Amino acid sequence: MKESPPPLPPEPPRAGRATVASLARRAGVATSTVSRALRNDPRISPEMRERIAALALEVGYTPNVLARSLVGGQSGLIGLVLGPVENPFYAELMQKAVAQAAARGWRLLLLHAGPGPIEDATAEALLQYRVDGCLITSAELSSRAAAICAANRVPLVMVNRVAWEHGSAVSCDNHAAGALLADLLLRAGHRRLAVVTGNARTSTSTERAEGFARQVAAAGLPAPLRLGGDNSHAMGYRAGQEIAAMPPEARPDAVLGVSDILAMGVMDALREAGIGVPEAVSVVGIDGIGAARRPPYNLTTVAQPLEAMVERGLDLLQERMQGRTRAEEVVLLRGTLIRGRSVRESAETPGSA
Amino acid sequence: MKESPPPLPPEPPRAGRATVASLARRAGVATSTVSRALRNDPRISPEMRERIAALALEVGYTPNVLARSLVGGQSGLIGLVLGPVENPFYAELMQKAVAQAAARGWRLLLLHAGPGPIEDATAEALLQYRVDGCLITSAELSSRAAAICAANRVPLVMVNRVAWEHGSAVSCDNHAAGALLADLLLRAGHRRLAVVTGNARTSTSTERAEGFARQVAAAGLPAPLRLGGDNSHAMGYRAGQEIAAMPPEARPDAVLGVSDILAMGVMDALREAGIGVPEAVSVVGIDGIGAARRPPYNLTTVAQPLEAMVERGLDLLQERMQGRTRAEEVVLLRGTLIRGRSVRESAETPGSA
DNA sequence: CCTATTCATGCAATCGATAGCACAGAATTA
DNA sequence: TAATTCTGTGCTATCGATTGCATGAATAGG
Repeated sequence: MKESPPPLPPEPPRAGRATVASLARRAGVATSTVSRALRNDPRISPEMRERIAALALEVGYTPNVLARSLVGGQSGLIGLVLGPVENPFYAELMQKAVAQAAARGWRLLLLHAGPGPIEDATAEALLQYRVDGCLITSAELSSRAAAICAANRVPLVMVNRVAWEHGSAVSCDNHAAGALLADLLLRAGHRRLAVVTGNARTSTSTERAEGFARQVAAAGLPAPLRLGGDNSHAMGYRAGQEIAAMPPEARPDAVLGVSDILAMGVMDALREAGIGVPEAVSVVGIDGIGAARRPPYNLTTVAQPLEAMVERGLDLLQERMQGRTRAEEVVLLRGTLIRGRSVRESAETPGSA
Repeated sequence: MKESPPPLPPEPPRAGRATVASLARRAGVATSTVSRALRNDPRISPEMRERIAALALEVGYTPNVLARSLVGGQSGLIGLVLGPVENPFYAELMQKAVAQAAARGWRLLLLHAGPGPIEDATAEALLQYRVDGCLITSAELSSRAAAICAANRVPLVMVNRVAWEHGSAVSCDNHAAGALLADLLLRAGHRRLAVVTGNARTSTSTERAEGFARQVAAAGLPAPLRLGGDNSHAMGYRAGQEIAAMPPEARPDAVLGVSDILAMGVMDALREAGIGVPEAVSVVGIDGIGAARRPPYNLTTVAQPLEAMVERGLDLLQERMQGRTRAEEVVLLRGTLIRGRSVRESAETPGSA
């Protein structure tokens, strides 16, 4: 029977966190043994494994991931670049991303959140912390981070935005969503359509508007009135005011806000001007944020499959992190129509997909 | 004139990212020289410094912060624990936190976002990544992370929440905010008051309600009707419905939602029931989120000084990270009254603070 | 009873950056 | 010209964890 390590070197100076070395000293074994024991290496005897595990628990040992990543080459960090969180969509996306990343054993390094371009220092952090991959959801302005990723072979995936140059992407089928809503409105009997767009340089905005417009054109109707130019509630509100100010006979009877917050802004302005939604004007959006589903709005919209988008996004990252593939790909997921009460119910014919 | 380094060892195997070692090889100097040159050590000659800087730029060298932190003991990471982002308040807070942290050269490690308790694995990441400090804003449930921080001497600061046990905190003076609004409503001539509370276990909710109630009591009025119990729009909406269902003569004529989303929910329900806000019932909130300032709501509220709260929070962290102090402290900042149009304008007497 | 294996563990190098100390050669002073 | 002080760099250990290889003991095979 061995006694507990007899001399027990008087626990050298620094009283910081426990390390493999300090554990090894207390156990009277080599650091490599401790390391292997903690990682359940089959070569370590069960007794030793247990003894070390108990010791680790006792002193509250936690591995230093930073040190580990020096050897392993993987930091376990994913860089996250978020758009302006005034739009709840980004907040919801973030929440999903944190949860799903954690489930895969990754942590998110929050590089940027909000409008405005990414500062150089921030973009550099992406490299300094050796992130294993990068998730970009900012509507625009991501180019800088994207370029840096590409130049340094950091796997990059954009969510809710399709890249112009480098990087893979996961997005909702925006074109289809726009078309779907146009269809819905046309069936409800609407003939004078309008679309309120977001930032013209973002794929989301342009594609949605285009899908909408194409369907309207296909129906032989004049091109929808175009308003907007910025993805915010304020912009939608202004557009709504413009619409409200038009003479009733020329006024659109249905409006697509290419994002839910835009649509909400439009609704707010119209109602404030005494124009009923959906009685006088129907309003629809795209995104499916929680706020738009709430009582005063109850917006008819195409919800993005957020959970799935994040999942596929992380899948893409993972594949690229493992070097399985380098080819860039774009994944489009179909959104889900949510019928609220912001569209007039009239001549709409059910059925027929 | 010196030629470019003559032999130039044929750039050994691995073609990964540049390191001090690879730079040193190409420059034909020692790694320590490279390190010092890049950190502008005065002992390095200007020519050498320039030569190395140029080389670093050429090969796109970026220091490996993970490796540096091994030596330096500082990771430059701040753990961030966020509450449910359904409440835009948290999203706004996060946005400020990212920006301000970056300005101080710190990066945020997003540990948790959303409702629900922090998973063990998440909390452990806090230690594994050797965060220099931790910022917690989750209304409740933070206890786990807080305990871990305390046990491991990780500086911890809670923002918008006052701790029960360990950790320092920065918060708005919730009591004062509640009292201020009670005062405002009383002056406006309201006599039948109600308060819709959030989670009873959160300091924010209880303190605000208490400040409100105390002021009401001081005016010699009966205690305000209490509703709520959960900090969400849905809860506010339900409370609003309850209020709307009361017989007019017994119905409160003014309601405080202890948070803006609660107040928004109340407004939505009341208006939907045909009860005008502020004509029939006044509604006020606390937080000052952007959404509540928008047209349909235009909520009268006490805005939390978000920017300042984050700043003071980071200050507290910094002091503790530098070991300047260990004492726990609570900082209260006064909120700002924002007058919207959700309060009836009547007998309100101006002046007098 | 002696030589192959297998098993459990130790040794030492490694990842990338930093910092203390050593050491040439130049500049200064005696 | 010799002694001394700077200057600018190099050498090497260090941070914490991992891993290939070596080593000693126990076991199996002949």
